[in-house]
Amino acid sequence: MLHAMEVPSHARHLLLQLNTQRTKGFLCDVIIVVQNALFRAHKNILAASSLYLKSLVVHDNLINLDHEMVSPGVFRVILDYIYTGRLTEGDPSSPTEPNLGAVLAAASYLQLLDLVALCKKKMRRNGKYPLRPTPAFLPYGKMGPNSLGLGGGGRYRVSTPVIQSCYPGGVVNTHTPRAPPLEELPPHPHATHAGELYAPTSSQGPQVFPSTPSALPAQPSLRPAHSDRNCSPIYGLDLSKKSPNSQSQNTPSHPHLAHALPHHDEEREGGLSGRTSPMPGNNGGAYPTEKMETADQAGSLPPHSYPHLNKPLGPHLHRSSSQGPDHYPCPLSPDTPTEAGEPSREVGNIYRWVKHEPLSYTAEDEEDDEDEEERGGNGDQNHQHHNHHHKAGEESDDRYRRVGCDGEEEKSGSGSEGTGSSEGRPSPTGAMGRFHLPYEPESFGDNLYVCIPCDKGFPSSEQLNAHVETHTEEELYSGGEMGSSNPKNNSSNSNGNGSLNSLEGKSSHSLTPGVLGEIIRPYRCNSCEKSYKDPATLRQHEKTHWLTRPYPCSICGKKFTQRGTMTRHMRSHLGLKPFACDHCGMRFTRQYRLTEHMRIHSGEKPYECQVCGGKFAQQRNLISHMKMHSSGGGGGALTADGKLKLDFSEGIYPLSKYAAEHLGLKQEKASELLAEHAMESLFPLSKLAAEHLRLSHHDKMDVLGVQALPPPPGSLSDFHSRTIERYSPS
DNA sequence: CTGGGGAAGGGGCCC
DNA sequence: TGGGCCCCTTCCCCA
Repeated sequence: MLHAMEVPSHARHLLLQLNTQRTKGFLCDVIIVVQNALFRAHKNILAASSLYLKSLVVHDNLINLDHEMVSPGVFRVILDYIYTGRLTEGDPSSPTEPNLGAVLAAASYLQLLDLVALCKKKMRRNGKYPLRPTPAFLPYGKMGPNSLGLGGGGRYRVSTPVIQSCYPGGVVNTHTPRAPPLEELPPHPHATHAGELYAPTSSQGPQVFPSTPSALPAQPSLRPAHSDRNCSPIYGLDLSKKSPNSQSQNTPSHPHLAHALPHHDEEREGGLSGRTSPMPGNNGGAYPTEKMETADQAGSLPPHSYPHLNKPLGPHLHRSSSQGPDHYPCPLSPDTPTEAGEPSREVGNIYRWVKHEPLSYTAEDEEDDEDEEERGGNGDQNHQHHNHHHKAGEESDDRYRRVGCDGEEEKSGSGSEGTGSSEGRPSPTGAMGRFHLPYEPESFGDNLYVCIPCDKGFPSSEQLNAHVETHTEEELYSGGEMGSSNPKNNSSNSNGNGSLNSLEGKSSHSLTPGVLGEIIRPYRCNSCEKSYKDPATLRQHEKTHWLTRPYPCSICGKKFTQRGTMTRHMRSHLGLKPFACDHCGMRFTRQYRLTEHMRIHSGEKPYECQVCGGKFAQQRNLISHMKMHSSGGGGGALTADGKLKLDFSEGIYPLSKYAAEHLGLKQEKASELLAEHAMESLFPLSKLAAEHLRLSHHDKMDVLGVQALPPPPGSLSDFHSRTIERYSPS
């Protein structure tokens, strides 16, 4: 008969691991939104801690808690408690620390019975437990879980604990100009804490500007004074971009832009908080969470009470001194420059939250890794990046990864697009496959913290860190080429067939004349006929062929082939619109949009319909317009104003985008060809295009001496290039 | 009611 | 990594 044996520290170690994973966002599968803060956590843990939380997490991955009942700071304490079993009571004299009463109220609200008992016990001990609790202390004083309508799936007002569906089907749509109910908008995560992100507090949601010009106030001055603060950079991942053409003028009217400037950080906090915060004793440099700490303050402050929340993170991050780094151990993200002021572990974590570490790992993700390995040769990129990150990395990048107790490796994000699919994900095959390291987690025994370059294991992250310090960059370049050779050489070998390697290894003049074009775009995709000038672009392109996409959105799970696209997508979730129009204050997520928008004010309509002469400020609208002409099928007649009316129905525009791409030309270039030949006849290009298709695009470019000059917008050639594919057979 | 134009949001992709 | 552009799509307004 077996006698049950218990390892006394098992539970503790398990909790420790879980908490560590939480702070790193590792395997986190739920985001809890508390006012302007986002917390990552594990559903299982939350569900095991509270029936209420269990009911919340069971169906949704993005949970919005009532910030009037739970402030971000309080929830941080609570989350710490859940993961550690310890209640860290802040300094009672500190206005920035959550008080026990607030924690008690929140714990009651969240049905954390043990924590309620603990709070009461502590308060009794401190002589603070009220015989007749104030409403703020009353469990479910505002609305308890029993009154929440926990059916899930629905959307609730902010005044109730909100569950926001976050996966397709329940995706919060922040981009529609129709202005969704603002409370549905997820807040901006502005991180100040490991696993915790912060957004500008806004009871109205992050986007208060009407999205359509028609809904805009006539004058910018009519805009809500605080509205501009709602579009602020995300902490941790600089999702913000300054609006170049509005930066100077926007300082007063768009202080968020100023927040994006690092030097504004401290001054603005004091200044703006003094100007806008109704909260007495608002210490300018306080940790955002902590400003909202007390129960009576929580939820009662207008969004602009925390202008400092608008500070960008990344290099500009300010982290709270109240956060113990040892309490939240997390490696620096390599993306977080340590020399940029305050080195912040949180920065790295937070950055990774959006950038590197997907919340959920799927089989598909694993396939990504395998795909990458199959393509081979990407390890070189890792090396390059590792060198790059070495200084910043404290504990884990790909080189210095910790092998989790469960045998999974954990690694913080690093690398680039080239390593994309592996980023932030546990990849059992990753280390072996990419670096050809002969280790299995088990082989290290207790030395679970492994230095990838030298293959040494260490029993603790501290020892690994100390060891890592002994590596020099030179070492990493010269000696750290395990499994992959010269990073430069290998960087191109992304398709695994070696062809690129061979190409790259040669100087261009060693190529045969027959592949002259490949000098220009020597990196061909194996899956299609596209070719690129550099291997990185090829790798980027190759991802478009993958069945799985390596960059999932942490909020909605949507996956992208490029991190930049995902980051951009995140902005839409967070309502971050850094580009502001000077004229009307309209804000955009992209510079290009602003440029486009500015044409409205300038009256510029560079896109002209060559059929009817109609002019458009947006090229896409011209294209739309041309469709109209196409559907009309009017034939090559003249319009009333004498312009040629084209016949789109007879294959006049056979040079599709596909063809142009096969030619290795941008459409503008292709349109140049069109324009050239239009000298002879207006539209003789069907044959020409066919000929082009039979020729190497490089050859063709060479033969034709194509210049890269794009046609002026609205020109005939421009029109050709931008519209022909719509009418082409392809 | 319908179609067209204006404007904007978002994703894909290349540089 | 971000910028820029292309494309699709949607919504609103208006004739």
